[in-house]
Amino acid sequence: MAKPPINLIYLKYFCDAVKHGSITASARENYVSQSAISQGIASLEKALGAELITHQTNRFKSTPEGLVIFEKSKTVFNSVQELEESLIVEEGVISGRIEFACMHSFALALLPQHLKKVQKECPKLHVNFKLAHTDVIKDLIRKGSIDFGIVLDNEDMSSFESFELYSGEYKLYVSNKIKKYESLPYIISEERVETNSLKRFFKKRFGKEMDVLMEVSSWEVIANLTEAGLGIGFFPDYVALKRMKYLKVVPYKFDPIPYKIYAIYPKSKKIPKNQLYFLESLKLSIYNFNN
DNA sequence: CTGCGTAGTGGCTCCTGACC
DNA sequence: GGTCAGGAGCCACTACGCAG
Repeated sequence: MAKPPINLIYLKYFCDAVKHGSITASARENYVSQSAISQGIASLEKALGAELITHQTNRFKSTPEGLVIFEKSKTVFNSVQELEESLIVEEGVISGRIEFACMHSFALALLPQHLKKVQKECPKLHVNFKLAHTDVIKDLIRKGSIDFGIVLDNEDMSSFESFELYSGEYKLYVSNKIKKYESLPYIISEERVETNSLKRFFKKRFGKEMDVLMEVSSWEVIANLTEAGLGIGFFPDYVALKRMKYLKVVPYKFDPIPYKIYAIYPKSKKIPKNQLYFLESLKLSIYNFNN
């Protein structure tokens, strides 16, 4: 009976299992079930005609042959990476295709000027992006539908590798045209950690509950309503960056409510040069925009 | 050549059992 | 309780044969 061909995905399953000393850990890293890893390794053993692990219950151990394959496969994966990058960086020109997803507010506030810059600097780089909430973005990364996601640090990101793009604070803003804002109602997002902090501060400082005009689930919309003079808006400062001609910060002193924006991508993945260029350049764009 | 039905195959999850 | 092996079943994809 003919041997099945060597499947690179299975080779990765096996190498991750050796790296972590566990099939379960490899399953976690590759977002598949433990059984899929077990079957993958079995298929790889069939293809190679050798036992790669000892198959002892509850004890992952690679055989000497398995260790040889593990060491040799490092060269294979390096070659694959080089292969990918040869299409991405051709004679110093950044090219290729990038697929990512980000928050709606981020796309509106910070992407346009950055994409304009990237288009000018790297005309051969094709960028596609989707708009989604954090949980959907995490799902898209797991499924491999996107290369990376851009999210706020208000959820657990420990299962992803992250690249910090920006750190800022939630602040209170009001329209520039309004002189006396003290009696204005507040426009905030729905119940979250940061809105609760703000409510606690307000009660401590003014001895009463906040007068909330409305709770809106989009920071961009809150910023627009604030700009229109409907009330005092509470949102992250990156949303205000391009609006500072029309908005001013309300100078109430309260404990800073910080946040960070991260690009997140799969733990197992080394980020390719074109994506790294895109993210470093994006970080610089935000920094320049802010200063 | 094209469209459709069928069978085979690969890869996955779910589940169970065995073991430490 | 955590881990690994393996069977059952499901789904997607592909190859193949056949009719129009």
